[in-house]
Amino acid sequence: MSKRLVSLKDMAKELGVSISTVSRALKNHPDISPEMTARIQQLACEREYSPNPLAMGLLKQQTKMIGVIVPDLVTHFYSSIISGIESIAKQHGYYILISSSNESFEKETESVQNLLNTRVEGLIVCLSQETSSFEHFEPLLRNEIPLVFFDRVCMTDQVSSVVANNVEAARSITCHFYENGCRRIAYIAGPGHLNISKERLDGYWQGLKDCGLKIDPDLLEGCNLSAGEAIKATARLLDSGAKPDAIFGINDTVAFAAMKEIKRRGLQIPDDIALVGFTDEFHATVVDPPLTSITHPTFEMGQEAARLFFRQVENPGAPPVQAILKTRLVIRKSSVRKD
Amino acid sequence: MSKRLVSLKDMAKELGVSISTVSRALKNHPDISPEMTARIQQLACEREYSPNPLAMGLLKQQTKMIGVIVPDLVTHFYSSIISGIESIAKQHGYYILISSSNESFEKETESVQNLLNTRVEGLIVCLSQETSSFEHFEPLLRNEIPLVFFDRVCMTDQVSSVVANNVEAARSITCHFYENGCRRIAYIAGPGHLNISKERLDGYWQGLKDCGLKIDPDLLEGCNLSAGEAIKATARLLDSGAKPDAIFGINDTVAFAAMKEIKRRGLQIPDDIALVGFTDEFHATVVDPPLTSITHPTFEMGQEAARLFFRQVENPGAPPVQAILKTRLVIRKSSVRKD
DNA sequence: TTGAAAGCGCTAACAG
DNA sequence: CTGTTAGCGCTTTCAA
Repeated sequence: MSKRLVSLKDMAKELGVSISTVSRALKNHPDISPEMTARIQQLACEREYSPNPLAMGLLKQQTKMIGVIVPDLVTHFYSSIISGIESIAKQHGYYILISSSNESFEKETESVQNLLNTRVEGLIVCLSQETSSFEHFEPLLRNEIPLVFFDRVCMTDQVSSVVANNVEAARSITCHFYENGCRRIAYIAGPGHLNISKERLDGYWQGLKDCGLKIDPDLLEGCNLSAGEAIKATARLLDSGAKPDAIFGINDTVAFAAMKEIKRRGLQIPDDIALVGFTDEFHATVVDPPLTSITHPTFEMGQEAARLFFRQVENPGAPPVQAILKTRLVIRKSSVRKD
Repeated sequence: MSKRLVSLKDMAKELGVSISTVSRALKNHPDISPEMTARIQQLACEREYSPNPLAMGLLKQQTKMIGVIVPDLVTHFYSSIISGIESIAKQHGYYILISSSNESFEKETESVQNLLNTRVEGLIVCLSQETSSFEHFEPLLRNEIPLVFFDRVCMTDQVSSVVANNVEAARSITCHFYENGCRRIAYIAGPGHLNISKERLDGYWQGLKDCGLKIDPDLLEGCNLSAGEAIKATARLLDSGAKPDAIFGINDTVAFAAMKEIKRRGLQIPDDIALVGFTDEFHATVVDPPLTSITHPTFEMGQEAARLFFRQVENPGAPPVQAILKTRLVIRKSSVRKD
């Protein structure tokens, strides 16, 4: 194990003064004589003293740590959000402890427990796709432990959250398809209990209505947000008699999986099937054809979540709020037909 | 702020016994009578007691935290490695504290400082691309604080590390190009001080030699690993008189940037320019044409780094080792010419 | 079988 | 101006 770093006690002994004198001198307390202060600060500098956060945490009952739970760590969407959270956390002198639920309810529950046991000061969470009951967050509410949800949220009447303007975004996608000549617009949704799934479905329906199109249940498919399932959902759409000429995928994974399956069948994007995703900037430009999509402001989503978190830290009684972030429909080749 | 969780003291008072009795009962210490033990454990369960890691940490001088520094958080490569680290850390009951250097030497130095100040028990690090001096790691060496490097490494005679078999991998790429009829094989390298850059350059040269090709300095370009610079490097290659018919990009970012630039110019991949990257599984299949590449076992790289870390924790005096992970050349369309 | 006390590193109220 | 003391939550001798 590593050698112990220098402590106040060590320095006090070395200088033949008391611990509290050293402590005060390091904070430039006016009570301490300038000479004493100088001597102590000099020594601290030489010895590379840095206060022990464990001791401070124990004393002040705060760890300066935020627990962050995400469905996975390996997609750009979440890592970018985490970056956003971190940037704000750092400004406040906080660290983040990241935990991945791997889209599993059980692991999410475990993570909540573990992080609380670690004495993080609160949690910033995106629900796993399996999560449809929320008792594991009750202890946080009961004890007024700061909690913020982002993207996939719940209990918004009690907990602050950050989401995209899902309804409007999905509506605009549908209309965009229509304007490009598509009439049989399909939607591949996610688990029905997730807000993102419900809201985007709502927007999809509104869009159909706005464009004077009928709702055709055959054009609605669901999947569990894994690439494999998304491919199957796409296959079902293409195999059924539904004959879609456009597909809107609920998120990154689904959109890319759909693209793969469409291409595998030798169908042309956008001419046979137009495709739009719901994703963030990075991926969409790499694929071919470049993917039209709703781009999430992911970094900002993370920042906003962190800001709401600190709002609660600083203002414990504050009522929950929901921040709705504007998204942007970025039109690329996957949805634009030549004529 | 959140209400305090229950402490041993609280429970001791409630039961009218001493703190040490409670402490012992919870550990099933044989000294405590079975009835007492049962009563105490029952109460602990009801009150959802969990030991305060700050107190434990202070007492035992260990935080059960590992600091991890990566060049960025938003690429699949690093997030996947982090997942690997986390999986092993979890098994040991450790948490990881992640810090991103954003490829900046200054931020890396800062992160080392900050993490040490947080009293992590050690560091697992991938150097930023700017890092060419290493004094900021000296304090770790001096104090025998566990340290492991991965991918971009340094001081391998003093510090354990995990790397890919860069030389052999790069050699095999070059030969693969040759077998596909390419004769003017270019390499876009990274900063010369990075081991990954040097080793892959070595392998590239070895491959040229093995195939009986001459080294042509015009076919060697460098960049700083950012997408923008990589595009410029590609442009220089294509604009110069070098006339490459194959490009090997040192990593993900570079390979994708090269692909973009090649396509932008209306050149065909692989027929005009064959392309191979050095990346991990995920991205390569999404792009078009699918990218031939050396796939890193990223998750395993993280796991191995963590294992080496715990080797040091458990065995402080152990000499440094280097784990060299096998990579795999996965051949896809971007490098295979029809005839 | 249980309790008292010291100590991990630090702050702050209280003395001197 | 500086020192003493108590206490944050816990483990671990040492006493009883």
